[in-house]
Amino acid sequence: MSKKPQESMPKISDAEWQVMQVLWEESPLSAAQVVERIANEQDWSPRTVKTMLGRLLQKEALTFTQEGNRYLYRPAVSRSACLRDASKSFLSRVFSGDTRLLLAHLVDAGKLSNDDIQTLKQILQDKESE
Amino acid sequence: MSKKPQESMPKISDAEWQVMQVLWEESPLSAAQVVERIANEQDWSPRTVKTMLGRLLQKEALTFTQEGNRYLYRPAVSRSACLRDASKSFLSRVFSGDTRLLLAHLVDAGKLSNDDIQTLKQILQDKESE
DNA sequence: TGTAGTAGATTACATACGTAATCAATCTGG
DNA sequence: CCAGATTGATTACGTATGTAATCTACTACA
Repeated sequence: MSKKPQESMPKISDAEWQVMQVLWEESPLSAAQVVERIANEQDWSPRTVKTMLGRLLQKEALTFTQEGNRYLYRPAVSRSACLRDASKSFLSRVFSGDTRLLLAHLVDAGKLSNDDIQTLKQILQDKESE
Repeated sequence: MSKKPQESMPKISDAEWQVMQVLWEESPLSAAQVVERIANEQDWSPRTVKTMLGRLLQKEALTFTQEGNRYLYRPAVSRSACLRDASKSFLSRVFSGDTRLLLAHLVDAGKLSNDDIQTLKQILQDKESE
């Protein structure tokens, strides 16, 4: 039940996140399928998506299994680990690692709807009675 | 009392954030003073800090007033605007813009101490009775 | 069976970034 | 008054990134 070391998270760039999101959502997928899914969100050339896939393989953020002449891609790093990692570096970069500062900012900047606030209170309630 | 358009936030890189943080903390400062403050946190060559200052001027994230042969630097963009901007792009990049997802993650990933949770509940309480 | 389309691999290329070093002008201590 | 220190400006340079195009091998239809 211990957290896997996960060696060292590969650094995933902005554009690459898009691709990872797709594959965390559903995998394995062929390149063509990823291109298709991406098309809903971004206006990238299929070439560009291929490049991303290639780079993510290099970074070992993805793995593949060959199926005929094409690859089926799937995440090699968990979404939650990446979220953790990204949140941590964002927090330390922008909010000097102060989580409360971030939360205060979110609330303050009106990022939270009333619904969000209710949800959050619920989350906290649950958390409190861990 | 309307929020200034702030044209378009300059994109501030990781390393540049360090410099901005210093100047938001205290300004105006000479390059030497910034170097000094930075030294507490990072182990950068003074040259590197100068480069950052130069780039931030170009990006118009900083302004300066000349004082003798040196510049006194000061932020040209507000910290809160940059926080807003950075939070927004982080949220959309990593959490698909879903604030609640981020919050759930923060709480869940144990980023919040009990104190944090108390503080947060307080913040929410206050917010609720706006 | 040959030719066009497709897949992955390799190459391209401008800009950003991290990390400085060098240069020209200026200030300052002796 | 001059030499060294200091300042901002310019240049450097390898890697990352966004955004593709080209090359090569293979597959699938006519």
